[in-house]
Amino acid sequence: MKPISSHSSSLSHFASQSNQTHLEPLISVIKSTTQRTQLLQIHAYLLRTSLLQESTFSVPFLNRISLPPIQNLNYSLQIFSQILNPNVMHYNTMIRAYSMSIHPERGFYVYRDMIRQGIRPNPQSSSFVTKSCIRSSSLFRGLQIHARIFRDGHHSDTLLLTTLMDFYSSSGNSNNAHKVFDEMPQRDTIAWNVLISCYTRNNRTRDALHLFDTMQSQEHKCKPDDVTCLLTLQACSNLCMLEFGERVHEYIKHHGYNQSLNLCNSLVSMYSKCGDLKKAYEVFQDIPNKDVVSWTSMISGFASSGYGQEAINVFKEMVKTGIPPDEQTFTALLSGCSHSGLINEARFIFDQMEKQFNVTPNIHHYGCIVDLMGRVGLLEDAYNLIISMNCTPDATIWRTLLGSCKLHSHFDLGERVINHLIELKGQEAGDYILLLNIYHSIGNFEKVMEIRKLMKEKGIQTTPSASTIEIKGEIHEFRVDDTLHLRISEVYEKLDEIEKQLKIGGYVEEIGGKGRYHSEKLAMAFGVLVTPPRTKLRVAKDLRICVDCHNFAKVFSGVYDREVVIRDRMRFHHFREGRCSCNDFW
DNA sequence: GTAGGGTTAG
Repeated sequence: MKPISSHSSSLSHFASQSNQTHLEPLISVIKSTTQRTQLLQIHAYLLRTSLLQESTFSVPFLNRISLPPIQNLNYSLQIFSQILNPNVMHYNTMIRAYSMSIHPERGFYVYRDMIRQGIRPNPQSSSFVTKSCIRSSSLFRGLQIHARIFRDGHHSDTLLLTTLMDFYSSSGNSNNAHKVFDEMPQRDTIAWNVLISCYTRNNRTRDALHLFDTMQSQEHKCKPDDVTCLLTLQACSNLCMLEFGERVHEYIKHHGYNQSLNLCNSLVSMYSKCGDLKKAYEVFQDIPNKDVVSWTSMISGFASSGYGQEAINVFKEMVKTGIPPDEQTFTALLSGCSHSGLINEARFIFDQMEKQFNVTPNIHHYGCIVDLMGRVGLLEDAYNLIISMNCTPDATIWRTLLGSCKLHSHFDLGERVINHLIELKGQEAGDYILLLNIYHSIGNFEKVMEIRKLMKEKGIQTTPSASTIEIKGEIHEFRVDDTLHLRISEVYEKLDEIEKQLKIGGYVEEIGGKGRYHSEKLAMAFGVLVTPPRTKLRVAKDLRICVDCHNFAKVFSGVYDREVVIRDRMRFHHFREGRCSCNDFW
């Protein structure tokens, strides 16, 4: 027998009281305690006095043991089975507990059982069971629940409908999420937030951004909160919309949300991802209580722009401050090394991360090292490293190596790598294009034709790459040899003029591949057309920038005396005075 | 008289 703790005296105090009103302190003890021994004592007491059959006690008790920090589902089930006539609240507690556990689908079973027992679910039951469907990604069950919600007449419960929206959002059905939203009798900020989050998750970023203004309009009069700002900043980052991001920053300052650490961190990330590192660093420095996310965001910001040494310096400062780096910190740091070609630094960090910081290398860390080895031509070593990893290689890491094969025109290894990709069923159009380019560069046109044929057979479509530029808060999109933009003829005229100027300035056009007018050149020409001289141009491109456009941008930044930031699929290129931050080390 | 609920940064 365990010695009786000091709490038991207070328990015997309860026991001596027969009047219910004196039992109220017991409920507050149940709600607040996290001590196992104390809970066991209360359990024994509730059993002895039959108070366990009173839901006033058993519901908070069940909640206490089934939610964090205790979260003992077996214990919950034991208590649940000791309750002779469980009511809807008991069931709800169990559904919620399961929906948060590692067996979320069991929440649905409890819900079904409850209906079989003849107990009518209330909106909360439906809300919890919907969560369990989200967590277990059970599309069909979720649809069943939706149907039942109508049958039960719960179709005007804002909270329940918000959860339902989240269900459609996480199962990739943004149209249905919107439908539920439209049919809600009233919508609060959280409902708007869920819709915004739904759009950002399902690649409808522009729709998401639009909602930030729509919700504030005369018609809806709904005020964005800190979460809205967070989600909106994410959307700005994705679309590279700096001006919009700045507007959200103003809103944040105006509403006093700049005390929120996660908002500050998001701001650092947004400014980094929009290519404004100066602003990112400013916000970063002003954060009083920087956490691991703040530091990592800043490191990642420098890293993705090719300022590897700055990333390392920030990391050193972080260590000095005593904030322990985690997996993602090292991903950012090592990717910084790989973008800047700091192979020795990367090796040292890779070696130290486990020894000094107790972080085991994961596939992303290996990926950076593979990338670095590949760049300097250690292709076989990189291949062997992938094979020897303690985790299974994914499509991304093979694609990294494929990129290096292209760089060094190594078709033999390239073929081996693409076979690994095919094995993983992860091959994309871009992978074949890479392989195709490898053969093209060594002049093996037979193979080029063969791959083209193969792609046709497999029905692999190539989508033309697009570049976007933000002008006065609006996004302008261009594709290769664009014909769709409203002012396209002016843009072509301007581009021809720019090319003439640049050729005088030393730019030599490299003709290769198809498409005379790459989308990034068009976006830049448009930028020149509509902005005053010396305005910084910021272009976002969905694929990687090619050598020719890179040269073009470099010479352009010198001849036209404009800073240019181009974000491609992998990283940022900051062009200034005829040079690029990547120092031609892609 | 009444136990509980939806969105969230690197």
